Amino acid sequence: MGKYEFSAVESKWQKYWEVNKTFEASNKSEKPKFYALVEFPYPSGFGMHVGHIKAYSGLEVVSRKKRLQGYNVMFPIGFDAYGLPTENTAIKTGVHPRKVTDNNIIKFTSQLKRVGFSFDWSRVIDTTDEEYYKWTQWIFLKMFEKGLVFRDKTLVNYCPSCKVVLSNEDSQGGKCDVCHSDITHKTKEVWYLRITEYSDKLLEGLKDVDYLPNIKLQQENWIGKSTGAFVDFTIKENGEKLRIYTTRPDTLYGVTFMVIAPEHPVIEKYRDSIKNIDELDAYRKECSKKSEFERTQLVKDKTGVKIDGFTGINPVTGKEIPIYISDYVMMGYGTGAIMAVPAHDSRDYDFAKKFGIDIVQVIKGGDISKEAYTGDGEMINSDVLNGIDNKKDAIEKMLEVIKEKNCGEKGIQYKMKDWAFNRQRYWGEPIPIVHCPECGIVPVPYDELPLRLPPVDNFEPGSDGESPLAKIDEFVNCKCPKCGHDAKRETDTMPQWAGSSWYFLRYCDPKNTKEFASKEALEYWLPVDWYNGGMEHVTRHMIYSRFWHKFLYDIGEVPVSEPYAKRTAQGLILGPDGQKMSKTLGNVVDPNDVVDVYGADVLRVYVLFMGDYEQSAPWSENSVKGCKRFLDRVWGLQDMLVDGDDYRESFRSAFHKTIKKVSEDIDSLKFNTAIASLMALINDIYASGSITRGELRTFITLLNPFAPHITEEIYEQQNFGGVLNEQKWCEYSEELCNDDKIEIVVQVNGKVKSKMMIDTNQDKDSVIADALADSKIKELLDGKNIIKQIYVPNKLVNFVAK
RNA sequence: GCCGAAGUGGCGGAAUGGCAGACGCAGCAGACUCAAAAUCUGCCGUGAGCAAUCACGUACGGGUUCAAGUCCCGUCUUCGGCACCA
Repeated sequence: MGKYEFSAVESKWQKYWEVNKTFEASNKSEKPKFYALVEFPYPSGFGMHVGHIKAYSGLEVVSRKKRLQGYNVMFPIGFDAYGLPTENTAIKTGVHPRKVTDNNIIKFTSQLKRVGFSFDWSRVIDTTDEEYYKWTQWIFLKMFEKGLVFRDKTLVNYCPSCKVVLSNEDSQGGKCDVCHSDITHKTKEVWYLRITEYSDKLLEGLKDVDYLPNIKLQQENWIGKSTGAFVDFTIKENGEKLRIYTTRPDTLYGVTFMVIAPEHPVIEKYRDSIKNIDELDAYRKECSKKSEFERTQLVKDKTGVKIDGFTGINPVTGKEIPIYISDYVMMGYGTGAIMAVPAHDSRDYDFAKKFGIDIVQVIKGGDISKEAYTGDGEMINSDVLNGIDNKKDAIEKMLEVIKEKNCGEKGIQYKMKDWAFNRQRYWGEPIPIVHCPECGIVPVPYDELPLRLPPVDNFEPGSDGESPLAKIDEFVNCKCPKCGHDAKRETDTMPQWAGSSWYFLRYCDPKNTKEFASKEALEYWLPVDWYNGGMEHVTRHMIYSRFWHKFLYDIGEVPVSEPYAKRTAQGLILGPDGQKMSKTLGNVVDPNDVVDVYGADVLRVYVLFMGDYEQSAPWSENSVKGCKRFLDRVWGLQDMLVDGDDYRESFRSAFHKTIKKVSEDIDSLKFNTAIASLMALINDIYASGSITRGELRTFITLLNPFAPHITEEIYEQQNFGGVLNEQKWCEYSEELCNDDKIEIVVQVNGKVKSKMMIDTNQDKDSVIADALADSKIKELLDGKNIIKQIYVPNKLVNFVAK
């Protein structure tokens, strides 16, 4: 065998797979189905980096193995192409976003094909294709029909740099998800999707799916369910009921003041009777100017103003207490009003200390002269609750009291907020809504979909946060679909997450022009058997798409309630410097460069071998060379071939063990140890100097999912018959994984002192006898008492001696 | 602050409570070569020793066990998520 010419071989097989439609999945098959899904890329102008390759390589290997195991595998790919970066490129270069997107998709496609991924290219989708976004709009209208779409004028997250309103999911940590600028707040009327209606379903659904534990936990925390009580306090001066939410109704006797959010409507309602209204207004104005960042920086330093003219009455104790406004209470959670229990809540404690308010302890424990006590303990100073010694019982008792007094009830709250569903930008799906002066908000009729994005030359957003579409009269001016009156179109577009919220459904039937996918296709493929992607999408795309899917399930459009049966996440590839790869740091590795120099198989093996698939690890060019060496040695196996379709005696257990190891490791994402076991095996083969044809065939079959090109080529060169990707995965027998003889260790007092060969499954007594006969052990035990003998079959013998 | 994950050679990382460091990289020595690259062989946690070997060693301090990287308690550090969520 000559040198392995990876470049020619790789393009040869890639062409073969393309011509023969090798990886196109059929919607009808005798075989069991397997739907493997990876997050489709956003086609940016920078092309892919090796992180994308790692993200796809995991399920790529799983898919190839599943096919060999006789499954009808669908492993699709597509492009999530609407979004700001493309639009910004268009603004900068003057090239239309359609053109930019098309170019980027061509670039991404060629990169993906060069790596030899077994994607089903007949199912490619592009979210900006009108045959696709037609259905994105269709689902939106279905939601509108069911009352899940609404407009509201409230305080929204706003990115001053991107000039768009952002959802809560898009502004995590107070930073814009796209450009990382600080978020500000402003009052604006925008579209919302009522995702909170699905809070409980999204939480409950997690019980039935196989997601990594940390993924479930992050979603649970994001949804943020808490149970507690709503309690109506009264404002003495005007009799107004002021409703609060608390998770600690057991501490109701410790309430010494109340706090309401600066935006609470009760202030406007009674502003004439508030004596220090000027002071309140000044404080409220100051709060609205603070950025998210400033607010979080000032956590310890509480600010606020006492409302002069309001006195709160505790409905349970009848006690009169002051009411403050402070920005540590937010309008967006609970009722925007709280009962403050400084003895047992650290925020209330800080506030009380600063404003000199009484602190009344109602739970025994801690030292409330120093800090709030948030632990459990016996109730004190609490009338009927006194003596109860745990939180759970105390809460129960208080809920009864509240019920008796008819001043509130048990309540549930979620941290998740409704989804601000809008972008004041051009490159997105137009929202199919018409504003009619007669009829109000009117949906575009289904048969008029898609509502096309008009071709324009100027995509600059307006400085006042207006969408570029607002400037296009032909688009804006229309007739009301209901009454025919002159009307205006909605000019906001959908956020970037819209198209990706249902793309996995379209893959099932991507060319359908009548439905987003046929019932038969959905019935056949759903749910996605295994979905892999990034951790950064767990509280964004994953939440959104589960919501859309559950909605479609509720209206009978999809057959299963959860879209993804299993979800895993890969770790990042860091730059060679150990930093996160980024253009500004200049440490981005382009997969094309690696393929040029080492070949696609090397790249594929390396990204999976570099470490634990779920952990981040830095790129190392030297380690890439190690993988290259490995594959060259695989090629070299052909020079040491001997006849024989079976495993040789001396290698039988090694092969069975390796088949078992590789099979199990692929299924549990442990690609690094799967490859390591193949490396260990090849080392042994080289040491022996020869390999049988049968052994070679097994070896290249096991390696095929990782390195499909070189293994196909060897398979062909050796005339094994047919092509490797149509063969069967290797079988192993548990029994044959064991050698006849096995080495065990002999310990004295827990320390290894000797090793010996025994027959596999040799009986206990004879093993111990052999161990005692060992000259070294004999010497060590001489003159000592054996107190205990421990025997672990096929592992060790341990003598405890004095 | 709360929640979660993790701390193992020079590096990436292996180890159902049972030989710590598999596999790979880097390094050192040798072979081949006029030479280099490539390739091949050997060594490669620390300390002592010519050696066989011995002692120590999985962030730190305790504990359980015949046996602990692995289990329990406490401490520290790093990373990730949430963050005034009442």
